[in-house]
Amino acid sequence: MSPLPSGLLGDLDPTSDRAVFRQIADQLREAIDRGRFREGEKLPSEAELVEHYGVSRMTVRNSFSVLTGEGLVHAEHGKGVFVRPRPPVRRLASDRFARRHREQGKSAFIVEADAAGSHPTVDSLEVKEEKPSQDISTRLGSVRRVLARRRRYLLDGRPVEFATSYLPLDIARGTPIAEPNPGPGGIYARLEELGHHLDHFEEEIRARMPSPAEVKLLHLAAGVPVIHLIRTAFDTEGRAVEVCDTVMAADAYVLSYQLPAT
Amino acid sequence: MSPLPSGLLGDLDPTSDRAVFRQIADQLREAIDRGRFREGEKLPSEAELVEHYGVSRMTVRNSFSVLTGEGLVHAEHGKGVFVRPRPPVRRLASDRFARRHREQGKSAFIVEADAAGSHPTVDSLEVKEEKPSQDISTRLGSVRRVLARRRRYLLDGRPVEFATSYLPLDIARGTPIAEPNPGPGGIYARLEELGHHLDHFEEEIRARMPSPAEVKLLHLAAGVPVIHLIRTAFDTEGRAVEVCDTVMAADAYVLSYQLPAT
DNA sequence: CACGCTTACTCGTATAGACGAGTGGGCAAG
DNA sequence: CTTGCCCACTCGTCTATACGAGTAAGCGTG
Repeated sequence: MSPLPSGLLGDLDPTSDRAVFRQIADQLREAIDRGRFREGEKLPSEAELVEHYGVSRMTVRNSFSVLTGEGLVHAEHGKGVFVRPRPPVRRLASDRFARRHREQGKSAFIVEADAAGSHPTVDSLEVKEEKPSQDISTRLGSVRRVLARRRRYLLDGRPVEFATSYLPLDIARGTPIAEPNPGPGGIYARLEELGHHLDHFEEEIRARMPSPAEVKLLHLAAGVPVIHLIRTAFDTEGRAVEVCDTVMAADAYVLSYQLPAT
Repeated sequence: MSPLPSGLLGDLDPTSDRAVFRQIADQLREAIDRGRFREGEKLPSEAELVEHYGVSRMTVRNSFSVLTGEGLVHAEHGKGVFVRPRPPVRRLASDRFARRHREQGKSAFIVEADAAGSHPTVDSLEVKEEKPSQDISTRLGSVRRVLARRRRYLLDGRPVEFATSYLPLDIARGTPIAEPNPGPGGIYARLEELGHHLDHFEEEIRARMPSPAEVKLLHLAAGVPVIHLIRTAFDTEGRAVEVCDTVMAADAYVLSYQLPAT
């Protein structure tokens, strides 16, 4: 095995208090930050780093696990450890539910993705009636049963978000909203047609690490958090007519809001 | 060492494809989710789990590192591994910069924390003139030098957020905005007094894992992401008069926005 | 009673070795 | 040339061991 190019990575400081695996992680992180390793590029293999630093393999792996946890790199079995590329982000503007966008026909997700030149897909559509969780029930004004619409969104084949809309049964049952495809403009257009004129939305945003189920659904790499967004739609009478619970791959999104200063 | 209470944790499935350390992590995660271990409670020690499952210590540690990365547990040297308590969250409403809030005197952070019964602190205040990054410069309309105001916010002694405000020098130099304490109502009140009437804000929100520097500043546990918020304030003439770059401990915040449906 | 030491238990760090499994290139057989 | 196998290299998992260092409780001494 040929040695690493000299100067690419430094030496260890045996007098330092800092653990060896942290020193190695620090050097790799710095090399990445400085662009010595670019996005998608392969880092030195475990064996090469063992050789270079004169440490055991577990110590090198420990360093990698630090960087993996930071979302900086990811390992591919049989291939190597690579600098994690930053995927293109999708920008969600706060006016994405404005009435004028609903008048077009296709859903906001499809329109926006097409405009950005990506290939959008929606899958695992499920529409069913169910008993809501305590939280959802409270948000909808203590309803006992709801219509739940679940779907997952993909961009160019990569899952980026999944969402569940909950609507009170007395509003949604027997309407196009209960159909797999609710028609042009989505369920908000249907709600307005049914006489529930939308007044405003309230969005709650959290960020956290994903559950194992979320990791699977969104194909998340280690070190990628999720953005958890809960939107409640209110009609002009002040009634909550829909709650939408969305989990997004955080590395695929920037949320953008416009706020009045008054 | 006394064995674990039977039934608390299950057995391994040697026929399973799933790695042993993942099986152990799964069982611990499920026990936590079911409330068998409560917030702040100590999990069985590494030695106890080694005994219970009949595996080596590194395998048990590997399981813990999975849960740590998910933000579910945290280890304390010399004490044990504990279920990570969910700290109280601070809710940031989208009207937190409304003009009426500025008329009180104290800063939004202090007022809100007092109301919630917590003890707020602001530290590491630094005010200086500097050359802005490319990004900040662009947001402010290609200015060459800015006034930067840095500060860190703590609740009951725990750091929860740090922020830097950038203002064009031609606006801020020589005004109370350049003082360590800008006075009642904060810099937004001063901006309005100086004739820059605020029209609206734009906020960009991202979530990601923290850098090592951010881990230090916010005392973040492993598995806690940060929310990165960049707010630009525009005056009634459409000029960007301030950019505020904020990094928040994600486990301490819920952001809340009200959006018109029109 | 108060202080300090000892001790047992905890997690942190590191070594050395073994085997498994995914990947991809090269080589030999057809 | 194409196909298929083998092999070298990669990371994944697991064991066994060793020592270091933080914590807390108990115990003995002053």
